[in-house]
Amino acid sequence: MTAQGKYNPAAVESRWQKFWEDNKTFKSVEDQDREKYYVLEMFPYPSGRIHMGHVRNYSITDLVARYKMMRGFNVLHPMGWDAFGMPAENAAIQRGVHPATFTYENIDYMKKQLKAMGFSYDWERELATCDPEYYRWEQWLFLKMYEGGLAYQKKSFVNWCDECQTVLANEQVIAGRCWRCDREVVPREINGWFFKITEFAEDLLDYLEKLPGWPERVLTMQKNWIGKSYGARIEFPLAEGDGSIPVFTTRQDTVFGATFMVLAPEHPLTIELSRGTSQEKEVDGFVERMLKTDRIKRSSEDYEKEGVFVGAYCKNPFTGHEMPVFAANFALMEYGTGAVMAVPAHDQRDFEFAKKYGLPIIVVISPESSNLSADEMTEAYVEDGVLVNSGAFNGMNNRAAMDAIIDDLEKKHLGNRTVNYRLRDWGISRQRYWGAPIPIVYCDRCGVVPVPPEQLPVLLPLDVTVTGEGGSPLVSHEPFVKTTCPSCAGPARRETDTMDTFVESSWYYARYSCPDYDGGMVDGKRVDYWLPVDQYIGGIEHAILHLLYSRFYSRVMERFGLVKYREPFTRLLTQGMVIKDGAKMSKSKGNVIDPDDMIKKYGADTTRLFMLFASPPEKELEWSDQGIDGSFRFLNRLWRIIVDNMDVIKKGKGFPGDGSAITQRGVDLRRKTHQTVKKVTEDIEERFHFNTAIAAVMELLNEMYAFVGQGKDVGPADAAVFRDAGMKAVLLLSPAVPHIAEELWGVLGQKPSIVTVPWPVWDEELAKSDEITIVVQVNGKVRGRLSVGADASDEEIRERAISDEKVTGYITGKEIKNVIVVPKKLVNIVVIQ
RNA sequence: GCGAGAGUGGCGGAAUUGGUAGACGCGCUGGACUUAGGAUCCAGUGGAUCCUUCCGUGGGGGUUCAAAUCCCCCCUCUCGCACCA
Repeated sequence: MTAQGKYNPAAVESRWQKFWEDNKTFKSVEDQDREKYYVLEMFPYPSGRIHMGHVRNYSITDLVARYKMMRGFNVLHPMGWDAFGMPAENAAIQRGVHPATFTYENIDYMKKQLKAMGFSYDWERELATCDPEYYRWEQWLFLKMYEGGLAYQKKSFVNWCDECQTVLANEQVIAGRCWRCDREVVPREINGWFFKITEFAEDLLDYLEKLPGWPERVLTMQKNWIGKSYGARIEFPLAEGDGSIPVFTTRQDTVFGATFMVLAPEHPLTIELSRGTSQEKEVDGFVERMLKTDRIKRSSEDYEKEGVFVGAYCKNPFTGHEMPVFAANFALMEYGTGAVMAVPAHDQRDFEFAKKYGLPIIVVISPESSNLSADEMTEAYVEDGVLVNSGAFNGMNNRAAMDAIIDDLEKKHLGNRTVNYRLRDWGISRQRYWGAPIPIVYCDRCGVVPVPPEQLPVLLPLDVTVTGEGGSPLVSHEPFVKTTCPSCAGPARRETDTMDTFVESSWYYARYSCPDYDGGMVDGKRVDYWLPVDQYIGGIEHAILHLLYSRFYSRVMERFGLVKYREPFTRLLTQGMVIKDGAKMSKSKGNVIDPDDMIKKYGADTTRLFMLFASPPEKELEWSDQGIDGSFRFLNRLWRIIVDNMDVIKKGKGFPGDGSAITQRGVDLRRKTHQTVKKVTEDIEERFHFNTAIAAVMELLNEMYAFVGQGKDVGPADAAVFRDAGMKAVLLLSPAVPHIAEELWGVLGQKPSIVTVPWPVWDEELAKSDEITIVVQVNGKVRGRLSVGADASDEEIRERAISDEKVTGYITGKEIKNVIVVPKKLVNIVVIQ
């Protein structure tokens, strides 16, 4: 090995990257005799270049992967591409590049970047979701879901993004705006395909408690998103005719105070009830206006309550009172039944609406100690209390009344106890080109016909021109659209919607177990060995979207007997963003740090080290030019402490190390070495605190410098200690900075690859110091420090503390009330002042 | 508004179970080496100070021998949800 000179990252890194590639160091093979560990990062969209967020994510994941390899696990650590999506189409529109060309060129470039970072991927398992061999199985599962009633088509009001010219799922609307382009979302009525995620709402919620390895934050977000609430479904009969209006309420205790009915503008009854009444025109105008209003305006809380009488009445089933039916902007079609029983006395929204339109307010819950008067109220009373104006329920506490009223409802067949979820079915139709075609055919004679599985994949045609005008180019692509009906062989049209790209990312982690398998979606034997993912790492921005969809998809796959697990990700780490000057890096701010530049300037190891050291993984990481300088300096220090002290290291080699000739400074360094091994292991294993793990090795290096700084004329026993410290430092850092670690491992005379070397162990006895420092406090204030033997008894420590000269000044002449001895740590002498 | 999390030197951050607040790194100051240093090494670095003591983990109270850590109130920031009936 020729490494005597300066640390040269470029040379070191390319050498070892080639070595790993040539030796297939990271190829993973199923081995039933070995315990597996599946570690995964969220795969990237091939946008063109890797950014610092990726680098941070993958540096963390790679550390875990390499650490687990050294711990003897059979590690699966794959990489692939979330390759369908809009940016490819935008590139086609703006630059005339075909989405496929754009995508595959980006994959090539980004793959080079990832290789230059030295990540330990098994590249033989690489997959791209735009590959027909991948999406054919997604289409196959779609057919199973269709057959099993988990995929269905319906006409409904959906979230439409004009910018992206497509429908969005609820999860993809962030504060009323498109998750991708930030355009305000508008309602639009469209016929589209849905996945029945609501069928699993209860199970998805239940299992959140069985995911102890997930961050609390993500669990809470998912729980809120699913939004389970307990209440009642109540039928309000129409005043005229036979029909009724069902509502969902969580406040059935207030039902006697329901004085009017509110429908969502999109509710079918809104238009229906107004037909033939004098309100017809006004209702039409109102509904039309509401449907044009974007979601932000409609859903903002300070937006004024507004509505229109639809010209009909229903009856309160408990009081028999007639209730006028209104359509109003604040009623949401997508929650409950789209109809609200309005109780103005006890709901703030209903109150405001009633005041505006002069509707009656009836108090039905009274505070324990005072009386409410409907005329004098300035806001709704939403607290607990006692029922009044509520017939047989008068005098009952309202919490108790909730159950009693449901019982009564059920007895009278007016309604029933029910739970409602906020979660909606997942709309997966996208009116876009660059996605997986939905395998459905429309036949004039047979209607909706699924493509037979043996005809899969339905290939996305590549001979199209994407112009960005007139919707998806598939619609006008005759050879694609025109087909024959699989059922009657007559003329038929293909579905031109493609699937939401979140469908691909909902199962890619399972496909990594067997990316080459052509006998089905997953190879049972291999998927059973590798799955579930033991540790998943990615950004918090997917807390709901991708992570909820994946949990749904694993349930679907489980139901069809494809996999045996229910939860796909046992442990989840959500790493924080990389920011600069307190803000997210973005092209428009011009504050983007390019990983390529960092590799060129410092090398991959320095870049990785900084990502791991600057902040604990789940927190934001503030980019610092000086910080990365510091990481580079540290690796140079690591380099030099080995390379510049080869004389000492050689002297220590082969020394049996019976400890007889070891000096005090040798003992100290040996202790520090063992303490460092312990600290680093525990920080990685138990806490994922890589920053403190690296800090511990920095401390060890500082001691090593101090050791040789006292002169290199050391005996063989001390030299052996120094050599051991160097080897341990290299091993401990190797998951973080693998290239320099491999190189120095060679310098130390060892054989590659360092990932095959067992993780170092520490000796608890050697890690213990024989002298410990005891802090002496008087009345809680530090007044002195004692150095005592590690095995000193509490009594001995107590005596020495009381007689310590620094302490006596504070206690002489005062009555000692109490002496607290915390073993091996501290003595607190309590005196009366 | 509801829910979750956070607030520690000039900066990033440590303090794992209530027990030495500020590990480690950056920056800064001084020194050594040097033609030179933006290299390297060494030392110092929370604040105040009558120089041996006081103050100090967003603010105020409390529990405790002992609180960054536990409890109560308040302030600020970040994130999520946001007319969810």
